[in-house]
Amino acid sequence: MTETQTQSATPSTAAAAAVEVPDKPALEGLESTWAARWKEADTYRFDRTQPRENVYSIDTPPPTVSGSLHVGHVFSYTHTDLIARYQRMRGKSVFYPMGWDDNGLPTERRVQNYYGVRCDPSLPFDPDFTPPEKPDPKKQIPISRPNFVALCEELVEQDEAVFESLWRTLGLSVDWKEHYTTIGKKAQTVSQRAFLRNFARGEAYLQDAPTLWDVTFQTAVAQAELEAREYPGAYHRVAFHRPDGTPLYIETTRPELIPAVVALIAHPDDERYQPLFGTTVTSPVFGVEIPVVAHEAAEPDKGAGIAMCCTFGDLTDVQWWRELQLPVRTVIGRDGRLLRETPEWLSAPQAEASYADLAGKTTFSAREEMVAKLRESGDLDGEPKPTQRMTNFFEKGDKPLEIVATRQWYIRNGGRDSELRDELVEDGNKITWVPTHMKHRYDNWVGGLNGDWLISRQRFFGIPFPVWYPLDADGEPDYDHPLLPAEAALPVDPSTDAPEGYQESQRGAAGGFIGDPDVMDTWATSSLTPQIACGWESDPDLYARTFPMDLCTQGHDIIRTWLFSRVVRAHHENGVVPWSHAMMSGFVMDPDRKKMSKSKGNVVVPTEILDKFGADAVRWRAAMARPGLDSPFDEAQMKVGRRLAMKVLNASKFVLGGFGDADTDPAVVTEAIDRALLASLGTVITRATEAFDAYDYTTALEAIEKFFWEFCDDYLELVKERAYAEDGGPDTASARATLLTALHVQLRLLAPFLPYVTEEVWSWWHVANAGGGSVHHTAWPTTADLGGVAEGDPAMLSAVATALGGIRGAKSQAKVSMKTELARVEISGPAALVESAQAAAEDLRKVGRIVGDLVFTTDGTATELTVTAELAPTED
RNA sequence: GGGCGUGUAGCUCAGCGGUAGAGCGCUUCCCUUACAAGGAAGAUGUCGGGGGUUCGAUCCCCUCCGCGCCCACCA
Repeated sequence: MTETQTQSATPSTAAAAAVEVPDKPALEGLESTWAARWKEADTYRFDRTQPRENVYSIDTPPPTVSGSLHVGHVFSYTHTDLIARYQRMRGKSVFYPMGWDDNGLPTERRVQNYYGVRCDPSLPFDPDFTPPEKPDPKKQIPISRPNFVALCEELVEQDEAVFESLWRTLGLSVDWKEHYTTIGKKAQTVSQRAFLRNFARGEAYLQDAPTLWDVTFQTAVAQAELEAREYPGAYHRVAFHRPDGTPLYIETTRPELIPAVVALIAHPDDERYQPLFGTTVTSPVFGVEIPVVAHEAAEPDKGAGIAMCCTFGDLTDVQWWRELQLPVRTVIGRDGRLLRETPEWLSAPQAEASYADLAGKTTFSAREEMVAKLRESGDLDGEPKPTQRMTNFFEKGDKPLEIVATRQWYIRNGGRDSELRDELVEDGNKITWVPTHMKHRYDNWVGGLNGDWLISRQRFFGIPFPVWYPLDADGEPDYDHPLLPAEAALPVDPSTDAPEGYQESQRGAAGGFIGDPDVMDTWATSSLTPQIACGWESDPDLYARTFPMDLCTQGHDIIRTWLFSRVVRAHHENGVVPWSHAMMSGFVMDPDRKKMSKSKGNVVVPTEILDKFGADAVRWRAAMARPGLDSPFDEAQMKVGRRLAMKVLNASKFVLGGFGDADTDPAVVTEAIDRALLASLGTVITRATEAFDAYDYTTALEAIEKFFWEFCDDYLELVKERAYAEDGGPDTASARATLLTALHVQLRLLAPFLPYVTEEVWSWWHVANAGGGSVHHTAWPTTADLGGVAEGDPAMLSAVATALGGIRGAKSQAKVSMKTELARVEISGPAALVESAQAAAEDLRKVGRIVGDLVFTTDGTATELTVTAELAPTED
């Protein structure tokens, strides 16, 4: 606990202030009022004078600003904020920055659509360019990369303002001064610096190898960005020809790749094909000589049991190509079309003629053409058999990925190195996962990696690789000896900056240099959010106070990307795990249990529900979703939260409006039932604190809320008359002190969940020192706040509640008003319960309007209280 | 096919060895000066199926079934 963070919060000092309670408290307007005050007062400022042990440091996912936020985001970010607010009240200086992910493909796409432009890196910069007023989406204007990037930066700034406004309305207790963007200078410098260090240590490397390639975006993609989808295809049974002319049938779903066949492959133990190993066959239509070879990855029961290996149809082809040292025969270009020039291995007249009909076609058209040729040559056996198969797609793409050999940058992530993989699994063990089973996802992913992490993208709006390549006398780049900047020179853009020792005029000239044209994938930057946010190498003082961080929060869908990649980078760079805790949020599903997504049109717009129910209500609903569990969206649930928020205002108005300035010295709490109430509250404090410490905000809320409703429905009703008594003696003072103390504690317990209404009420109470005292800077309650009264008997409360319920029940059964007077009430049951109820006899008499006898009888055989009530005779 | 999670009142979910709980919804009643965007009272369940362990199982074990997610699956 640090005194700088939390003001003293004993009930007696609090109650000394003057109180001003509005006549009609309302939820409307609280967000705008308090969000503005919090901004003005810098309420959620990170106090960077605190030492590391007093700091709680949070890594939040930088939202993609070019996308739109949905209710799932609202829930997930609320979960983070609950923890942030709790830790702040526990006395921590909370480091809670917000980042914007404005880097990368989503922004490019949004800029293209928004301004009606496209990036053409071959064009020169046009300083006078202004985007068209009415963009024509069908005719995108080609502009230079610097112009394009400028538009990205412009649009991103607008989007970020909208996002910040939403987060402020939701009440996220972010310190907005600590914000960063993934395309900003800070992120550029960190990304490039980390890359240079990875390269220097051999963790980053350049390799020319088969790569998963999206033909639409014309960029390489990483394993983590794959999504397997059902895709229609057909098995084609196709004849290759043995030297003696007899056919050898294979089955393929991609006949258009027959020109790229480099081998036929069967399992070494497959007796059907054993005689053929070491021989060759010729391909249909093209007549290219193809070796038949054995490999264990061939599956005898798949297709014909013998596969055609092309460069490259799938990842198995890559494996075969690599392990059997087969040649590369590329026919599919980066645009997804068959190469326009006839490949040299198809130079025989027959082959060349056949290929000419395929050249330049998309894979789809080439397939049709190829099938026609196979039919014609008689090499297609039977009809193609339609099938649904799973195919890899880029998660943002809509065409199946191709595999193309290209030069790309990789970072080692254990995909090709079991020692590193084991270390990264071990890193996962050092993190406390909430919920714990989410670690299986991590282990599963790390264990299933099949290659290193491909970080380069052939795109424009991203952080460039800080790399140039020298050109030899023939103007050919020397990729083995890249030119690198000094760290002090970062950030650099190799497309406009020249490497040290060169002049810009030498760009592209023999003996000169070229810049690496690629940019880093957005995950290569967001994998460094802890380093970016904490000021790695730029603000050592901040870094020492905040890194490694305490918590990362995110959706479980990005464990394999964001979470894992940050573990990788921190492992390489810092030798630690980047945070001690990882808390996963579930998804908000639509009522049909489908994940909400824009394409399904079932997205609920956050601003609408915030307007309709209020931020506190939405936050309450979010808090009811436990970590890692999906929950369906249901407006009815928002109403419940709204009712709670309203109740807080009204109950507070009653307590504070009636006797907000009463003495709260614990010594005046003399009545047994009052002591019981505070004792019960003590157990709630303990329960909620334990739950919060375990990141179980839902259980904390449930305990607090349950108590609050009982406080309102039972206790408050019960002691109302005693508290209001004008000639009040010690029993009245006892009730008033209890009400105020309990309210004071409950407002603080509720503050992380309902920051607006609790702050509003706090302002009534502390109106005398308004401007200084936010409930969000008070200390989280402890049982010490109950002034030693906690030795009361919480069980008494439930006995009295049962008695009260019995009295109400009798009136309800009789269908009369609660004001109706009772002539006689008898409460009977086991001695202990009767005794407990009897302790509140006077309160029961008043609240029940018992004008006659109130009798307590012990019934040794009973296990619970029974209440019998007789109505007073009515006058008419 | 592998992994993880999950199946409890009409709905959303707690409970996890001693034969069931909350909120919503529903029914009935009540304008009671904190609250009618309220309050009170009430009804509602072979705790997915089948085995087993136990004096006793919603809770532990086995098995089957349903649902969800992640991964793998292109011949």
